[in-house]
Amino acid sequence: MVTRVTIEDVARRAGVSNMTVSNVINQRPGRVGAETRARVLRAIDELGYRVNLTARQLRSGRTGTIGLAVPDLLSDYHTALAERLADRLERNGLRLVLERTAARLSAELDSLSAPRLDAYDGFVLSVVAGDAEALAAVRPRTPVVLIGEQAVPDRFDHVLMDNVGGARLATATLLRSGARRIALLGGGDDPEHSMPHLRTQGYRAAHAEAGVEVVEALVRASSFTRLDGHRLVEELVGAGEPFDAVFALTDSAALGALRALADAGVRVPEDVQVIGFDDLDAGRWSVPRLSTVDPGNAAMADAVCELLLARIEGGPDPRPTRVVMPQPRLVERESTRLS
Amino acid sequence: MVTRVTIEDVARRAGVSNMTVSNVINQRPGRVGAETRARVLRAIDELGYRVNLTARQLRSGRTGTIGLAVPDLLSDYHTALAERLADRLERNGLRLVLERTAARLSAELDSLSAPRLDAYDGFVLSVVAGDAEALAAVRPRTPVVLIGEQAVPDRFDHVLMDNVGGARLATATLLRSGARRIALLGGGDDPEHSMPHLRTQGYRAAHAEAGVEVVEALVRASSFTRLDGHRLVEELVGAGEPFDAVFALTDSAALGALRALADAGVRVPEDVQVIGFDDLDAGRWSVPRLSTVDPGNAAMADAVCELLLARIEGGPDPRPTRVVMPQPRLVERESTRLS
DNA sequence: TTGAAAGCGCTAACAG
DNA sequence: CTGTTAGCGCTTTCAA
Repeated sequence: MVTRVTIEDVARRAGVSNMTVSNVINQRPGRVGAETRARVLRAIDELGYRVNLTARQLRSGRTGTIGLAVPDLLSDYHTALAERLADRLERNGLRLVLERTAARLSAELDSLSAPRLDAYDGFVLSVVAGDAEALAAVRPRTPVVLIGEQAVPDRFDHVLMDNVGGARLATATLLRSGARRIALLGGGDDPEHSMPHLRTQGYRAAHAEAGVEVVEALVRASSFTRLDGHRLVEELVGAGEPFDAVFALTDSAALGALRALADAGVRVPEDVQVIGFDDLDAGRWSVPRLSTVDPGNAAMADAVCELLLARIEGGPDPRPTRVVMPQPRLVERESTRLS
Repeated sequence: MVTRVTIEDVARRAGVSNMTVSNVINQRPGRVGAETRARVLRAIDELGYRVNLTARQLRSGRTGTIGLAVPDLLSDYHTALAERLADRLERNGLRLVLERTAARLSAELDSLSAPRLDAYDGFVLSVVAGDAEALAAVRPRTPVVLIGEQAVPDRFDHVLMDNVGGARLATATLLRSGARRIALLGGGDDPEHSMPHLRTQGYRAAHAEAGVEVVEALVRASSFTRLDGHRLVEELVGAGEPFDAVFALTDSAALGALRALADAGVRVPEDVQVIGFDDLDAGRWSVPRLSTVDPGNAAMADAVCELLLARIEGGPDPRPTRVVMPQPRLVERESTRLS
């Protein structure tokens, strides 16, 4: 173990006190003479001194870093979110670090309740498996913003997708283009406020509004990876259940569906239209290019950043929690013939 | 600001000393009687006490977390690496957190020299823009493992891809299948030890060994995103320069190339074969499925984890640095007709 | 403009 | 099995 160079070493070498060194390091205005500063700087350089952030934090409580917990580092949606957030935070002098919760509720709770939250000035939790009740019990010291595909406890600032609205938009447009048997990939009877539940609700609402009956055999529960989308379509084709469109609950699933349709020799969009949800970058490069719903990704990142900063800067007065839900938007590409 | 509950508060409440509370918290064996432990546990619960990791770290020097710096959170390759690493580290009781360097050398250096390195027990830096010289000057206190597409200073443990070997493998197989005009996407005269330089070298070596002349007009420099791959193929097609195969320096670029070929009405692999490099998951779902080179992703993650643990556990004796370079492997899928 | 003292919350080392 | 003492490296507060 290399022994540490401390402020004290620097102070001794420069012939000043600890405090003066600290003042130089922190560039506190008008507290140190030019001469002294130069001497301290030289000593720092000669000794190769570097601040100990741990010690500083213990004393000052600030770290300058924001944590973002995502369920899964492989999820394109979440890494895109992370990248957007990192950009915005950087502009505000904050650093983002990413950790994963492995999509288990216990892990999500852990990230909120765990002492390691204290290592951050602010924390963003992307809620997936989250049970609202359980989260509501947590009382973190650090400002937390929840970002979710699903409803989330009121006790936290949160940024939501309009899952119902987005799904209705996608489904309604499909129906308007003439589709009558729309397979729903990933839908099912999930917990009340979960993302799949909400998007399924939008799917049904659009059918109701259009006076079209939902074909229940086409509503398929599953997870939302490419693999799942692929498997579901394979099953559907195998079952001989006819369908003229696919609404996948995520772009990842839609991408898998596209692949399965190609395997089955089904033409997209001529025989079957496909639409996803999330507006992943990958959808711009698939064959065919994927139509999708943009839940308002940019606006969501903006909102998270803003809410976080408000809490961090904001004094101790407990301002009310805020909720933001951007408007979803249809992104028409090649996998549909909507217009 | 909520006031903190400290060990001292717990101790007072339980009628014991600080040290006893600490012993309970850390589950130190045989240091606390069952009765006392119960009392302490109750006090902890009643007070809602939580350890202050910052204080613990200041004292003990350990954090239990490993940092991984990647150039870009959107890079599928790097997030896949992160996920693999997180799995392995978790099995060893360590937590991984991700940060990005934005692929600027200065940022990479910063992550190595910056005081914040001290917040980690170990650090993994994915070197991309890295200048070997500059990195060599850095002397971090924390154990560091470099992982790279390219050569890297000897002063650090590092895990490398066999870029030359992998590229030669891909190219040679293409040549063997009859291809004679192989476009190289992303190749060019890059800095000596950079990834594109090395892979281009492999491409040329394979040609030399097969006695086939490289068509220089087909060697195209660029970055490695889907966008780049798409643009390059578009240009090639536009220029009317015929080619019967594409070797993209990364899978991302290959995916973009696939898309551009589809746009141009070129059949893959009938008219043009396509092969990538990296073995991204996305390549398993593209249309057609992407053939690629697996640089040994799993072995690389294993190695990083092992090197890191050895340094962390390992005493202060300065053992020599180690280098690991797994063997690349061809992954044949639908975008080629190799066999 | 500079310095001295105190202490953030925890644990290592030792004593009882 | 339990307690005491000291101090990790820094910054806050107050005094000079």
